[in-house]
Amino acid sequence: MRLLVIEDNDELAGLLAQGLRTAGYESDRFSSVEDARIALSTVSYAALILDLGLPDGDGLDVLRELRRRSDSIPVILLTARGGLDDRVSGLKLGADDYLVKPFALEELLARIEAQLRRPGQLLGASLKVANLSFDTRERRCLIDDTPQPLSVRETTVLEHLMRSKGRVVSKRQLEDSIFGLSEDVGSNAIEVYVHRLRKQLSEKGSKAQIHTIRGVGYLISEDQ
Amino acid sequence: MRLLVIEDNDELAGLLAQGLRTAGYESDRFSSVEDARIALSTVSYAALILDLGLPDGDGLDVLRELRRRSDSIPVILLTARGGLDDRVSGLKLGADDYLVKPFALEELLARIEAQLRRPGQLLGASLKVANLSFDTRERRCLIDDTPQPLSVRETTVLEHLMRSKGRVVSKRQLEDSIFGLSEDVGSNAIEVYVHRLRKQLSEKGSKAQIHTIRGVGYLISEDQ
DNA sequence: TTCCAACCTTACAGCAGCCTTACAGGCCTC
DNA sequence: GAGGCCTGTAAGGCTGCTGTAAGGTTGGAA
Repeated sequence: MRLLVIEDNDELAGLLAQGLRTAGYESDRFSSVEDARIALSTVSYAALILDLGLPDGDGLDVLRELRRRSDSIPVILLTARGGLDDRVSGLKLGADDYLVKPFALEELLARIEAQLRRPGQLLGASLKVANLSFDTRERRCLIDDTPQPLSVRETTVLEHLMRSKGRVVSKRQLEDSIFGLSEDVGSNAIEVYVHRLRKQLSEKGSKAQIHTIRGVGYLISEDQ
Repeated sequence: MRLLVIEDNDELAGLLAQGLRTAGYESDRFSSVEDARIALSTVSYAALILDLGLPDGDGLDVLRELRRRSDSIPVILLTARGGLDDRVSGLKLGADDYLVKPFALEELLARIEAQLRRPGQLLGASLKVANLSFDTRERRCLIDDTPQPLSVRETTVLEHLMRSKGRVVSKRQLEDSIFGLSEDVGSNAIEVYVHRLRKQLSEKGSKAQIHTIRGVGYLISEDQ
């Protein structure tokens, strides 16, 4: 699950990146309104963490644009102490929550989780395909209710497929969810991950299968 | 178990630190509202001991903020004789107990223990994984009901893992619970403690095992 | 059938994360 | 002060993950 962090303070951004990663989120971080726009229009993020005091413009403009085009991505604002006006206008414009600096990393994580748990959002009950299930809270895979060890990449791919149960996921989408904008992929990495994941799952007795839809992408479903 | 002490009198603070340490608690101490905020937002403490007469603001504000964000950390107020109003407003704001200065160290310890023993708090029945159990009251580890000598650090790590039985504990969380804010860790200390703990446990016939979840943290569970 | 693109499979090097060991300093006890 | 234990640091080794590349296989179009 990939989050977008817009924050111009390098130190804070570093801490956030680390904390988010430990909590199992991947993130891209940019420090300007301009980059935020580009990122949002390129990759599909699970949530946006938006600092309001940016050098090249008003973060609220980003929020306003998102909502104008009916993008309901959860947005959590970071505001400096006392920026009451910002908070109020932020919430009016459709922000979902806000935190006043300084804040506890754990609190941010709790707020993110709360947002992702909203109906239609990304954290919820466990996803299930045949005897394979994925616990979105703990971010782990279970076969017949036994937890299975998977690498970080394998877990990410599986999560994406399970969230899109019944729909085809393109290779491009998988690339975006794994690498975001930060890195390039110059290889068949996704194919390799899918291969490794298939191997793990079949070795461990999963009855769910990852099908290839040639020219389109991958699809997870029960057997056959 | 780590406590946060907010007290601006150096002498008293020194005595408290010493007394708490002797009683088996670790503590961080700060002397201003500002530092209190930062500490609370960075580390997860078992309880807060809060003096109300601080130089840079009202300690009650700290308490108010905690409760507003539904943080139920036990808070024990220290008030000067006659500060009746403070006590009343403190309790109204959600403080759990208070002591009037001067007070006996032993009384403070008793109050702390009482708070930690509340349902849902940190002192309680023993935690058990296979033939390994941890008595949170006495703060010691038992294998097949035989007490085992462990060093302070080893005990802290084990306690944290046992309290999070079934969940993964990140290295970062372990660092926070051991070092708090007072020290830095510039090494692989946690890895070393885990290693020492594993050695102790296996030598003494524990059937509980500490598993490594690469890139995530550690997890204690039965065997396998 | 032939050919090409898409995908699968395997192998491998680099690397980060973790384990293990050794050691020096601090503290406590005797 | 001698000895012992605990603590934190450092260094080196090991393991498994990751991304890349290369070659094989499959499916579909012409």
